[in-house]
Amino acid sequence: MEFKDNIPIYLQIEQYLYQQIVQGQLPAGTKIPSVRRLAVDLTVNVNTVQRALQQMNANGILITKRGEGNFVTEDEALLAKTKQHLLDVELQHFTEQMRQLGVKRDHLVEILTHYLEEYTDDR
Amino acid sequence: MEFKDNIPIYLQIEQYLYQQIVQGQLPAGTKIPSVRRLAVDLTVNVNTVQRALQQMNANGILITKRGEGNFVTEDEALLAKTKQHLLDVELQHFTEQMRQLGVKRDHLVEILTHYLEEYTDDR
DNA sequence: ATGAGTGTTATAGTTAACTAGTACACTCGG
DNA sequence: CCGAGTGTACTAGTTAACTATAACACTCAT
Repeated sequence: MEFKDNIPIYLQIEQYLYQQIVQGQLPAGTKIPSVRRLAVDLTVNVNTVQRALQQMNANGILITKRGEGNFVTEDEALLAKTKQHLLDVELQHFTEQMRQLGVKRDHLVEILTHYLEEYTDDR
Repeated sequence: MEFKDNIPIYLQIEQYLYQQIVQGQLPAGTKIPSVRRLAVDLTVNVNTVQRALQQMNANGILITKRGEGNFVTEDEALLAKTKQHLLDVELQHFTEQMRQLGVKRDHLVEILTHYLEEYTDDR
């Protein structure tokens, strides 16, 4: 995994895990890879992984069982709420950025549609 | 001006200036505030302002006249291209993030529309 | 020429992010 | 019980971002 510069790695790891979870690659109740495993896979230090997990743990999205590992919560309501929150954050960020670039709300959908048409390709 | 944590100040300043320019608050050819003025206004060090300007200068969007100040380029084509680029960056980032959250392209417009309706308020 | 206003550069110090390495504590299957 | 696998914690060191401060160089109006 390559990381963008200018944004802390531990936040990118956190985001990566959130994505894995809301997308279902890491379903509710599953054990996520160990911190050492993640550290190797992400070519990152154990401490950095740990830091990424702390926030998620505090949020209740991850349950830590000492000596066993970290598990995705089985609280489906929390998972749904989390996903919605992640979507809202992106939507809020996007609309705010576009506003600051001088795009009126009325034009937002139009611009997005146009963009999507223009880049019909992969991604 | 308040800065977000977790993202370098000089980048936020750069972004701020880009926005001022593409929105027309800083029209083509105008002199932007001096580095010392900006440093005070943004409650930031001169060096940090300097760093923010360097990239914009390299991009040709700002013209530096030693002893006089920094001026917005008069190259309208470059300005237009820059604005389009900023929009594209946001659009690309948004669609990519939504994709990673499991949102299909077909649903993107729908979700955005729904979001805009839900938050009819200010901002 | 001088002074005010400008960009430029350099030094030194602080802090947050990250790494490397080590050690400790817990759980579970054998 | 023991060893492998796990999370946790601590120390030490590096680097990038940022600050504070100062000095230098240029331009222009007076």
